[in-house]
Order: sequence, then structure tokens, then C-alpha cells
Amino acid sequence: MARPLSDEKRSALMSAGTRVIATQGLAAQTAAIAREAGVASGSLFTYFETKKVLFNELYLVLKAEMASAALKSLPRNASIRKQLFSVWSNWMHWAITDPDKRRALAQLSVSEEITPETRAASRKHTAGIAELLEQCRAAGPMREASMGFLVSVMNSLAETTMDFMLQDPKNAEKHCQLGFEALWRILK
Amino acid sequence: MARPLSDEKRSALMSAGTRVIATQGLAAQTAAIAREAGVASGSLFTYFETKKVLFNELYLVLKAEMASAALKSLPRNASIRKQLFSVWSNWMHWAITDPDKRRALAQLSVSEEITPETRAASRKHTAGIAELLEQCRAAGPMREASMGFLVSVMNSLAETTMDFMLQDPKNAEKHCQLGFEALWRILK
Amino acid sequence: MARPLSDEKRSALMSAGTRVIATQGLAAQTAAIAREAGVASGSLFTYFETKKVLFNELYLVLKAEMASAALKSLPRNASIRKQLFSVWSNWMHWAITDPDKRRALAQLSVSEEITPETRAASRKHTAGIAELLEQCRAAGPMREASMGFLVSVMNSLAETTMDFMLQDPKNAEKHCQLGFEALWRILK
Amino acid sequence: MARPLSDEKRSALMSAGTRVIATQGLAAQTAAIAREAGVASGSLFTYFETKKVLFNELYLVLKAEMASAALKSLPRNASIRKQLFSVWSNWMHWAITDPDKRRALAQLSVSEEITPETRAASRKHTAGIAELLEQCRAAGPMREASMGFLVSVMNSLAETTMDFMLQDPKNAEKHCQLGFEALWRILK
DNA sequence: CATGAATGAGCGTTCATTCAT
DNA sequence: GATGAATGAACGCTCATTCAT
Repeated sequence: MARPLSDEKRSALMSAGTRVIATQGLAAQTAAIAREAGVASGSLFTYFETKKVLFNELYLVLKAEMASAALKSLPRNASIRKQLFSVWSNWMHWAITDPDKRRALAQLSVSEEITPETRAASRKHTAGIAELLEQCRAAGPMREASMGFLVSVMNSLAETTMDFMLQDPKNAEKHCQLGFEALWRILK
Repeated sequence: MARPLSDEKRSALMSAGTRVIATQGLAAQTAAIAREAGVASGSLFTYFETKKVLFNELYLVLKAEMASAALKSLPRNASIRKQLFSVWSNWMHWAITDPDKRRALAQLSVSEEITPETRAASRKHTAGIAELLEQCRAAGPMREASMGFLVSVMNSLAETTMDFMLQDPKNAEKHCQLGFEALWRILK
Repeated sequence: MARPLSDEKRSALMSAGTRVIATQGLAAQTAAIAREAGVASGSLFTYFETKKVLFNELYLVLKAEMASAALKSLPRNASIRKQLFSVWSNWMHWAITDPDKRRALAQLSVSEEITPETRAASRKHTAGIAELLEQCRAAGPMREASMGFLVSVMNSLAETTMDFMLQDPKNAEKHCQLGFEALWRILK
Repeated sequence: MARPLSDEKRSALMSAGTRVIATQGLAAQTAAIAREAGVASGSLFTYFETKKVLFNELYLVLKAEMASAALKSLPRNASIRKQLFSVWSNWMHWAITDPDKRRALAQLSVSEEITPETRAASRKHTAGIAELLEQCRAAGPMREASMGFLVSVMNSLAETTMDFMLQDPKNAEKHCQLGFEALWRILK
């Protein structure tokens, strides 16, 4: 994925894409994204071959960023529960801190434009979370489930929790806790 | 009264809509839906004022059908766990039996075309499920959560479970069980 | 032009046509006309083969009615000026009394749907007016002009006068007089 | 600045619009206008937001052109009659020289798409003609009439005269004269 | 390489006319 | 004959992508 061109413009386009998708959903127009990035509409296509490519890259980047935020300062010596809570809490915090990113990622996740390859690639970034999850469920009631299933369950629980935290900021902490409790009870 | 508005055609259009949305997603074209229904493209608009109206009605009908399937032959005298399992199992079964309906409903659920009014109306149909959930969580660890949150958690867990049942038919029963266990553990 | 069908419905359609064209202009829809006539949309086509036919007949009837109103109680023994004024005054009065008819006729007159044949036929009805005009211009400054030209000049002057009478009812009489003076001065 | 908006293309579209409206009337299709201008159908909308905007601009431009042609080389020191005749003659000449423009303008004038604002704006261009008319009618029999009425009378007389000049080219000059005589007699 | 005008396939919706009831 | 649903060509406008400048 050679990038001979201005990294600045490239990332301007990606963050513009995030904002526009967060606002307009998947109907986001390439021209609107370019405008938001302060770039000519045609230039978008020198950085991204097609709209689909932009969306796939955006998905990947947002997913990676989310995972990285979640795994930040993981207390590796603490109990496994505390570690998982740290991940969960960081994750939820990321969503609240940058709601556009979260909204854009949610939209992209359901988009038919995102290819299976992209989805597969994104799993590399979330592998750290998956590993932790793996440890948590060991010997627990979910020991028979595939990791894929568990990851999806956790994701969907996370999505739901974020929605409520975003919708109802006053109870954000409460929902964060409740979501985590639900996850933990599933596992243990 | 000339040719009366045909219920047959109306439902042909709705089931064509289901199939086309399941296949093409929200980009489904009105012309494709009409063609699939064996009806002239203009005729779609005799039955549904706009595409948006069609999509909203479809959402409502599919949601109602899903809820009704879930609540079918509820063993009201059995234990609450058995009742919830019956609902869960019927629900998952409906999704597998008619995967197009499930896919279309999933697409419509994330569509920006579905109005808040339609979403509100759909809750009437799922109220029975929500009530049961209410009973299950009583005195459990989720007693502090709002019903809205719990319903969303259950829904997202259900979606995930269905995805895996559909993806991997050999393990469908296993995933159905695992999903239910997860739900039950959240509640109790 | 056999009319085996209900004259009542036929004329209901024509007067509905008048009203709808007066309101909506040439964009008037056949369905709207039928609705206004209290008749099924398909029935319009048992009375008039096509929309164009309806419009042409309507044009003819309105023109005839206008001419007949103009020529009503012509004071054949009065001076030629008084005779012409009687025609002019009746004509203007007709327009004010039934502004929908006037408006519809004005719209139809500029429509490309009205065939040359229809326009030719309409001249039969206005022949009486033309004859009077012929007498008026005899030996006057317009003696060299073709009747067609004179008739058109009078028509356009009449249209303009009507517009102002309709627009500004308080000065209706004044404009009626001014229009007539203009016409008379052209001729004498 | 890439390809700049081309004035050439813009005016190609306007003159294509003139031709197509002259031929097909107000039913002129945007695609036909674009084709006639040698431009892609979508390009029309880079130059004119909507069909209505195009029509309004076209109306304004044609009206301005007509007025400017009429007022060209006005013999300000000649008698008022000669001045008015110069205007009249130029006006009629313009219509004959470019019959498409005249036809298109006539169609647009009766179109419901032309807004009151556009009509008001067009009056600025014809103000010069109106002023001359004002001088002509001073102390004449039309001294009591509003300018609006007089202008409309003159316009309708002009339209009629043009029609006959166009229809019957051999007698064009004769009709031009007759029309002017009629106008002059109205005023003096 | 940046720009933004040019392109044209594509889409939702309308409406005169036909035809089953 | 009356009804109004069925038909499908037609239209204005959009927007991802291309390409002249």
C-alpha cells in the first residue's frame, strides 16, 4: 500500500470521511467528504481508488484505533477481571470521547461495501482483546464456544452499551458498569 | 368497483421487497422489487406511496412476524427459564427458517429510512418478549438496568447468535444453546 | 360527432376541465379533471378519446360561448360604434362573470395541443364579431389590413383588457372603456 | 483552477434552450437541450441548478436582448413618432431575424415556471421602451391609463404583429406598418 | 499533482391510457 | 357503461468517477 502522496491530505480525507459518515450515514457523498477535507473532489480519487476503498481503509483504521485505545496501559499484573475491565472501560471511553469515530465505525460495520478481507484484516488489530477474552472464558461456561462467536457477542454487547452511554450521558458510567457485568457474567 | 386493490399483489410486493433487500441491501431498487413481484414498476406506487413507506411497512410487518413467531405456544405454566428458552428458540428458529426475512429485517433495522414512529410502533409487537424479560431479570443482577437497555442487549445477542446459526448450520443448535446460556447468565 | 353517452357526464367533464385548467394551467392532469367531475378517471376516456381531444373540444366550446355572449342582444339599429361597444362590453362582462372560463380559454389558446383545425373551426363562432369589425374598419385607416390581422389585434387587445379587469376589479369599468377606446381609435 | 466554467458552454446551453423551446414548447426536455448544446445531460445542471432556473434566465436574457435590439440607435433628436417607430421597427425586425428567440420568448412568457421576480427584473430592461411610450401618450387619449396597461397593450399588439410578419413574410413590411399605425392611433 | 468541470448511467416517481372486473 | 387498478415510457436530477487544464 504505497503512499507516495501527501500523508496530510490523506488523513484529512479520512477524518473528513469519519465526520461525514457519522453525520450522513453511508449515503455520504465523496464530494461532501472532499469538501469537508478542504480538498478538491477529484483529489479524493488520487488517494483512494474508489469510494469503496476509502470506506474499507477507514473501517480498518477506526477499528485499529479503537482496539489500540482499548488495550492502552493494560494492567498485565492485575487480576484477569481487572484487565478485562480496563479494556472494556477504555473502549467505552474511546467511544464517548470521539463519538464521530464510533458512529462512523458503526455505520461502516453494517455496510455492504466492507469486504470480508477487510473484516478479516481488522481482526489482527483486535487480536489482543480476543486473547484476553480467551483467558477469561477458560474453564467458564463458554469454554465450548468458538472464539469468533465470543468476540461477536462481546462486540455486540459493547455496541449496545456505547449506544446507551452516548444517548444518555448522565448514566454513562452506570451503563458502562452494567455492560461489563453482563459480559463478565457471560464468561464466568 | 373495478379491479379491487389486490391483497395478493400487495403482499407479493412485500415479500419481493424482503427478498430483494435481503440480497441487495438497502440499495434495493423499487424497479427490482416490482419486477421480482411480477408487477409493473409503477404499480408499486399504487400500493405504497413512496419507497420509504414500503420500507417502513416492511420493517413493521417483519418485526411483528418475528415477535409473533417468538411468542408462539409459550408454555405459560412452565418455569420462567423454560418460557424464555421457548421464546429464544422460536426466535432463532424463525431466523433460520426464513433467512431472507431475517436479513431484510437486519438491514432495515439499521436504515435511516425507518422513522422513529415506526420503531415505536414495532415495540408494541415485541412488548410480550419484553415483559418476559422483565420477569426474568427481577431481583437478578440486572435489576438496576433500564428495560430499554436490557432489550437492546438481548436483541444484539440474538442477532449475533442468528448470524452464527446461519453461517454455520451444522452448529446451529449449539449456538442457539450458547446464546441462550449467555442471555440467562446475564439475567440470573 | 355522435354522442351516445350521458350528456350530463360529458358536460360535467368539460366544466371540470375548465375549472382545473383555470387553476393548474395546461399541466392539468386527466385524473384531476375526472375527480373534479365526480367521475372515474378511466371514464374520461369513454367521452374523450385522448386528453388532446378533450382540450380541443373545450377550447371550441369556450370560444363559442364567449362569442355567443359577446353577440347577445346586439342593438342592430344603433350606430355601428354602439354595436361594437355592446359586443365589447358583453365580451368583457363574460370574462369577469366567469373568470375560470376565461382563464381556461386563455391557457388553451396558447397550448400546442390545440390543432389548426380546431382554431379554424372556432372562427365560425366568432364570425359574427368579425363581420361587425369589418363594417367598422370600412374606409378607416385599417382598410388595407386583412381581416385575420384585425381580428387578432382585437383579440389581443381584448385579452389584455380582461387581464387588467380581472386583476384590478375596482378599475374594471375604466379598463373596459379604455380598451374599447383603443380599439375604436385603431379602426376609425 | 482546472477547466473553468466555460462561458461558451453556458451560452451554448442557452441558445440550445432557445431552439428547443421554440420547437417543442415548454415541454422541452433538459436532455434534449443538453444534446442540442453538444453537452452531457448532467452538465446542464452544472450551469443551471434546475430546469426552472434555466428557463428563468433564458427569459431574462431574451427579453433583455429584445429590448436592447428595440432601443438600438434611437434617433433621440427626431420627432417622438419617429423615435417610437424606430423602436417598433427594430423590435419587429429582431423577431423576424431570429424567429426562434421570439418563439421561445413567447412560450416562456406564458409559462408558469417564470417567477414574478424574473418578470419584475425583466421590466428593467424594457424600461426604456416604457419611457418612450410614456412620452407618446402624454396629453393623448390614453393619458388616464396606467403605464402597466399601456405597456401590455403595446406588447400584445407587437406579438400579434410579429405573428403575422412571421406567418406571411411577403407582407411583413405591410404588417409592420399596420401594427405601428394601430399603436400610434391608440396613443394620439 | 491539484483542481473542479464533464460525463452519463441510474433512480424514484408521475401520468396518459388500457383493460379486467 | 363505469370503475379504478395496472401499465411502462418518460423525466428531472444525482453522484461516482474521469480527465482537461
